[in-house]
Amino acid sequence: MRGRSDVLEPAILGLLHESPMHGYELRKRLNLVLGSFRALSYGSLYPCLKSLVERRWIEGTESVVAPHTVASKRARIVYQLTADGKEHLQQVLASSGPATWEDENFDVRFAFFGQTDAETRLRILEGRRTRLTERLETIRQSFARTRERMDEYTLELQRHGLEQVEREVRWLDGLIDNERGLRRTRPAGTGRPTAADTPAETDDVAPARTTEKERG
Amino acid sequence: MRGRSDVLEPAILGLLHESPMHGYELRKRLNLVLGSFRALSYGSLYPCLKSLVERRWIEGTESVVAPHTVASKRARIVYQLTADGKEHLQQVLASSGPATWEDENFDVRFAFFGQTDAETRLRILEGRRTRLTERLETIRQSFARTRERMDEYTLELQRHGLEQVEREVRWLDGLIDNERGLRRTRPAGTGRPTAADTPAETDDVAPARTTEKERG
DNA sequence: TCCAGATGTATCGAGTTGATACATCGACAA
DNA sequence: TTGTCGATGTATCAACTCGATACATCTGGA
Repeated sequence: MRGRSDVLEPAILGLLHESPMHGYELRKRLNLVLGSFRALSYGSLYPCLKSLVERRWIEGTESVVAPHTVASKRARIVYQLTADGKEHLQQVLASSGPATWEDENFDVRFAFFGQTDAETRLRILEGRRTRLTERLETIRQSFARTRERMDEYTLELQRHGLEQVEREVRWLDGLIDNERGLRRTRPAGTGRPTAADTPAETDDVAPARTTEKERG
Repeated sequence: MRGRSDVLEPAILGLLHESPMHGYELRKRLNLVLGSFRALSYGSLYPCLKSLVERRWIEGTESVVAPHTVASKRARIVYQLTADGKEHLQQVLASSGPATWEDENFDVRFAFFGQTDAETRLRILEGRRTRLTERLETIRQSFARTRERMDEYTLELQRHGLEQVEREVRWLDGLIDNERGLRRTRPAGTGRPTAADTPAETDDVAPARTTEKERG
């Protein structure tokens, strides 16, 4: 149960917390929410549902949808959180460790910020920022080291990649600013967390560190 | 040999065309060139090398590196393109079909634009642009359709995703402009393909179409 | 001299993908 | 009525990929 399931699991629990659903719809909603970032196939969805049922975090109810003819019964399994599942979800939503600011997990966690408390939101955003800043440093170094030996297109590709990460950091800056503002001056849930126009020098933000794993 | 190997294969051939290399270095170079976009593990590299050898596109030479002690011999297998391999590579580099402008393949193709002729470069860039434009349309639609039912964070995530794709399109616009300019007015290989400051309305650019596969 | 860390080849289990099978439902036309 | 088409729905499989790791040698520095 390694790998992507660390993403899938919270996503499923999070969606089911909003309302019970069956597999097909779960898939649609997930691809809607995370669509631009990642896809979800049945091959991972159904095994994951199965395993969640086994661990008693969700339970499936065979529900028969009323068709227009009387005799036919169309099986669809509607899943919902159990008490244990709700508790587990709360635990997951409260976590803000290094794992939460990795590429694979961050998006999902962010998508469910609505169910996450302000403290945790801020910690995750700041952790993510640190993570990206580290990557930036790595990229910049290998960029400087090899700029001579590269042809123009490889160079352009790297420049473009660098820019994307830089932009991502600025996006986070805006969100962090907004979270801080929310907490200090406004009643919760007001302003939209749009990236601010002033990038705001927040280089002091540097919680826990993860070490960059071989990327050059 | 489906999936990522469609990426790996051309990448390996492209690198080996520049100079013979052994596995470890191939991996380093690949992660250097494509580092910000994707990673490469041994678990995929070595099987791919093996399969390339079997198809006679590359051949590995057991080379013993002179160590400072006399007795020890350190095995390292240096791979290089065969004549068949070179031919195949040329064929791959000349292709510009729908597959080349998908997410998984585009970066690699772009990284080897230096070995690709101007016509093909332009076709790939334009195809990629069309591809992204289609995706933009899909995202915008599901965005408009569901904007009411979403909480602010999910919305922000989608807005951010949309923006990234939009930016990608503008990047391509700059590159396309540059390619056209190169071909028309400048001797080949001069100007840097930096994204132009004027996005340049090139909406007429619309070669062949691929249909979007379920994303809502 | 010895050790930690880089270099180097190689494999494995666990998990994921994309395709596909199978079946029902709703709508629309002949 | 019947036929067919595309969406809805659950489920599985072979092929493939990842991350970790094993094993060994080389290099630089304390």
